[in-house]
Amino acid sequence: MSVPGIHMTALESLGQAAECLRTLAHPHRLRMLQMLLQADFTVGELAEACQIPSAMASEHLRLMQRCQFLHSVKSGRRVFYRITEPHLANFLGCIEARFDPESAAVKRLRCDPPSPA
Amino acid sequence: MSVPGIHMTALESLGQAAECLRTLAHPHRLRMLQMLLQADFTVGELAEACQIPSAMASEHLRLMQRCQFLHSVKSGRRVFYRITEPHLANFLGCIEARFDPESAAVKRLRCDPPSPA
DNA sequence: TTGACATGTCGACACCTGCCGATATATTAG
DNA sequence: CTAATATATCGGCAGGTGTCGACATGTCAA
Repeated sequence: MSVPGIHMTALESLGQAAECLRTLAHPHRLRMLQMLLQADFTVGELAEACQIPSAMASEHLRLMQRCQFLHSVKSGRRVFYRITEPHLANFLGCIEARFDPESAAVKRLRCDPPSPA
Repeated sequence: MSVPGIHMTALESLGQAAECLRTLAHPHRLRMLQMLLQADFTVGELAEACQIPSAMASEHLRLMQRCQFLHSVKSGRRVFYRITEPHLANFLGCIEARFDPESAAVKRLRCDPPSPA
């Protein structure tokens, strides 16, 4: 069951991780999180950016709230969502590094300016 | 649809990312990948570590092979699996940082030795 | 050859999830 | 007040996934 010299995270913790990953694993939810990492948005704005009806965006946001990724703030008849899970920035960074190399390159430039020629 | 000043990865790329995340989102598969990042293992070894029958482990490994995470090498009547996707180390690192803080702390020590007191 | 072992594959089942339509609630405008 | 807007929720349906049992394949030992 256990292997000498090999570190294994507890299956229970991996189960929690899997639950969060399943919640991440949807293109519309990934786009919403990517946007929310840059600013706060309403349900309608997120829905339009994903080209889906607001009702469906609301469902996705509810799922992500259940995983403690987000919380919501009412403002008049609109509801703004905001990221609460600090590790999401790292995760999205990894995802961009693999699936959006251009964006990752831009981010790298901001952190590590190229040595002058 | 697009918001000024906000970067959005193409939905198509996010769809590919979601597919890979769904493949990651299983405790047994996460454990297999965590082990395979440290050494090569056979189906039987991975199955025993996850406490599941070999047939089921084989299924999980097939899924991960379909996503180009792994490839297999036959050796006699056994089959060794090995990681091929280089970004997996970063992903697992993020997951450990969030869900296995102890392991992440150990890794940090190896990279950033504490300043001598 | 026969038997044991390691792995892979197939069919079936229960379960979960995404999506859609319809509806409910709350808030603002007129 | 009424009407329109923004969001949330519910029921149901189609599709995908995890798991299991059974079986097939290939390899080594005797």
